[in-house]
Order: sequence, then structure tokens, then C-alpha cells
Amino acid sequence: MQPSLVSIVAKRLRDEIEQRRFPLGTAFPTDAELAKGFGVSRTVVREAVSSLREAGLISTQRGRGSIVIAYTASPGFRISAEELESGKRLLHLYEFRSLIETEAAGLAAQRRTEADVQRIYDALQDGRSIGSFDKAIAADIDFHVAIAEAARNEYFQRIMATIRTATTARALMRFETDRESYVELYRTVLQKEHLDIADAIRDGHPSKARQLLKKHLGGRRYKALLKSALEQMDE
Amino acid sequence: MQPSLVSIVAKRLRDEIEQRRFPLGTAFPTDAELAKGFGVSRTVVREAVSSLREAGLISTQRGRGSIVIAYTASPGFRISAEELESGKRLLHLYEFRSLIETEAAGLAAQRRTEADVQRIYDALQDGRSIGSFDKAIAADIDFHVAIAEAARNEYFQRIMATIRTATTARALMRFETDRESYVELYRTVLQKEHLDIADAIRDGHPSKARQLLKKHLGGRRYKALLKSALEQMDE
DNA sequence: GTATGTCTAGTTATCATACAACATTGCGTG
DNA sequence: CACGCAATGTTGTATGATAACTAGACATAC
Repeated sequence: MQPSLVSIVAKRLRDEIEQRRFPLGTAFPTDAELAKGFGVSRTVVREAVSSLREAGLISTQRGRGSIVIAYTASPGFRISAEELESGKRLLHLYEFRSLIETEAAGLAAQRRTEADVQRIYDALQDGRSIGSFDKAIAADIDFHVAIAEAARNEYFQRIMATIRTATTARALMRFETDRESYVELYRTVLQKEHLDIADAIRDGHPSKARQLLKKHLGGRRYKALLKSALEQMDE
Repeated sequence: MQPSLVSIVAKRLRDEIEQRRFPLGTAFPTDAELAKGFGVSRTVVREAVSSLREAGLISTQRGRGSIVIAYTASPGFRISAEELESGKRLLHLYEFRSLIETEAAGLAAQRRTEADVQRIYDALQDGRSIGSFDKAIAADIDFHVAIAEAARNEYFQRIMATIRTATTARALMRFETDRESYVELYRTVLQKEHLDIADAIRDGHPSKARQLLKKHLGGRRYKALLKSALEQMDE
């Protein structure tokens, strides 16, 4: 079974765009030109162009034509749990995460509503009855989600969700044999730190919230990760 | 200017797929059914389906039909140029971007090598001979890429690339009728700011690099965006 | 009863033509 | 010189037709 003309044309165009045959922002060939150049019908061209548009490579306006707006499809920002097996990468991610979550806490302290505050304390309340590993993980997630929402900037929310997904997956993989210690850590250390952060957000103290969140991520857990990463030295 | 029927149909279908109206692996409606259901021609349906295919949501075979192969486009953090048509979102992204790039400049000032510095100045050198819009865009990209590399944390690099791809695409769409003013802005303002930032990084002054980068993103361009976003007030 | 071949109906893929809606450019007029 | 209008160009959509493939039903042969 042969590849369709649409997929052939789309791939050819994608390659040409990637090779910068059409400088960013300049006119992309018209439907008619492409149909003539590839020796296909306008239908095939339009379907191929539709997929290029979806890939974010071109932008089209009726009556004006298309322009190239990117040379390659947006890779996006993803973090796989596998890549975090590298100690160096984990350190880099924590450095990055620390910056994001610290600022999010500051914004949350500035922008929180009463409902936001309630939600943050609800997550803490849930955390008090932690009896199992998955409950501890879920409570930790809820707490950080609540802060992200209170920050009122969807890009913080989205990047924090992406980081959290990856770090949660890694924690699930890593603590398979030692969940009790995480639960204990959660009970004895993390909850207290969460409470302090929640108070600072409730009271509207951005600087203090930032400081406490940074300390939270730079505290005991970070030190343990650093130690673990140095032991690995696998990159 | 109204959205095209193709984009309306594609969005509707994307939503339905995300809401699992069609279980994974089962038959997706035929061209004819969709055309009848949406009250549009088969041409529109085929173009919409072409974009769903590109997004990785469906797979199609001649003679058999389509099946749903994923409920959502792959996860992770992405920014489409379209979403940045919303002034509120753009402000949020600039707030987010400012934090990231400011910190990256600081890290670059701490961690840069001589090769990094050379690369940053090379980007500036390229910027001196700017004669066209696409060259200005490319030089701006090169400058920020060089800083991201000097920061030596791949998560900063990756998120900055993601942001840059989206903001570049948006700039290309937005400046279609006023490219000269961007080139002029680049020549008269942005290059100077780039040079100051490069000097601070070369000299190893993280605080100063942060301050200058923040000012760079908070300066004239940001003010123009803020004004433009308020004018829109579309969300 | 089972295997193979043929036919029919259905589905996607492509082509061609036509018209609508928008954008740009050029020309004529005041 | 500025403005308005017509002509031209481009995308968006609809319609009809044919080609290429798939699946299932039915008939035939072993």
C-alpha cells in the first residue's frame, strides 16, 4: 500500500521548511503554485497544508496566503521519568523546579483568594491523615496544585503540572522499596513545611512564601537527592 | 475575521476525542457521516481530519476508514501561537518568560565558558548587519539561544526554546504589516540591550545580568505588548 | 464441509470545476 | 495628493466524478 500523495507532499514541504527554503515570515507558495509544482490537485495541497498548519509550521489567512512561522514543529517541553534516572539531570530539574515553585508561591501570596487559601488548607488537612504512600503522594500533589492555582498564571500551572508528573513518576519508581520512609518524612518534615508556606500565602507575604518554598525544596529532600546523585555519578 | 469551518470542525472533533466519545481503537466516523453531521462539505471534513492526523489523534487507511489512536495530543508543555492571540495569556507568558530568562542570564553569568561568550558575541555581531525582518528575528533567537546554552541547565534551554518558538511564531503573524518598525526597534533598542547583557555575562556578574535581562523584557517591548493586550481585552 | 474466486457495497484518495469571501494593487477622478 | 472603485489574486468551501482499496456475501469447485 503506497503512501498517500497528501503525506508525500506534506513531508516534502516539511523538509523544505526545515531546510529554510522559505525564510521565517516570508510568503509560502500559494495553493495553485504548490499544486502545479507537485503536479497534484489543489485538494491534495490543501490537505497537506492543513497538516502543516496543525504542526505549527505555517499560518494562513484568507485572501493573503500563508507564511512560515517556524522551521520545525514545536518540540514542546516534556520530561520523561527515565531521563530523571540521571543524577545530573535530576539536579538540573530541581534547580529549575525550585525557581518556578518559589516564584509561584510568591505570586500565590499576592493573588490568592479566600477559596484558594481554603483549598491549600484542605490539602494540608488531607495530609494529616496520611496512612499510606499513595495518599502522601496525592496530598503533596494537591498542595502544590493549590499553590499553582492561586498563582493565577496558567503557564506556571502548566509547567508545574509537567514537572510534577515526571517527578511523581520518578518517586513512584524510586520508592518502590522504601515507601515507609517517605510516609514518615512526609509526616515529620514536609507537612510542617507545607503549613508554614500555607500560612505565608494566607497572610499575603510573597517574600516569606518564596523563602519558605525555596527552603522547602532545598532542605532535607534536596540534600538527600544531592547525595544520591553524587553516588550515581552516571553522567 | 471568522475562524474557518476547517478549524471549527477540527476543534470540535478534537474535543470529542478528548472526551472519549470514540473509544481508542474503534471506528471514527466516515468522511460522509462527518460531512452530514456537521453540515459541511466533504472537503472541509477531509482538511480537518488531516490536521487531526498530524496531531497524532487518528490513523486513516484507504478503504477502511479511520480509528482513534490517542485521546490527547502528546502530553507535556506546549504553547501554540494561536493561544497567544489572547492578551491575557500573552501577559501571563511574559511574566513566566521574564522569570525564566532572567534566571538563565544569571546562571549564564556564573557558568559561561569562553566559547559561550564568543557565541553570545557572535550573535550580536550578526545582529549588526540586520537588513531584514527575518534576519532580525534570527539574530534575536541566536542571542537568546546562546544565553540558554551558557546557563548549562537543559531544562532552562528546553523551556526557553518552547517559549521562543511560540513567541516567534506570534511575532511573525503580528508584524506582517509593520516589519520595518521591528527592524528599527531591533537596531535602535534591542541590540544595545543585548550588548549590555552580553557584557554582564562575560564579566561574570549574575545579579547585573539578571537585572539587565529583566529590564530588557520589561522595557519598551513589554510596554507595547501590555498596551496592545489591554486594547484587545478579549479574555 | 472447506477453500477459493468473484462481485457488490462501502470508504478513502484524488481530480476538476465553480463560486464565495477576503486582500492587494492599479487606475481614474475630484 | 487622497479617495473610491474595479480588477486581480488568494484562500475557503461546495459539488460531482472517478480511482484505488477493503470487507463481506455469494457462488463454485474440490
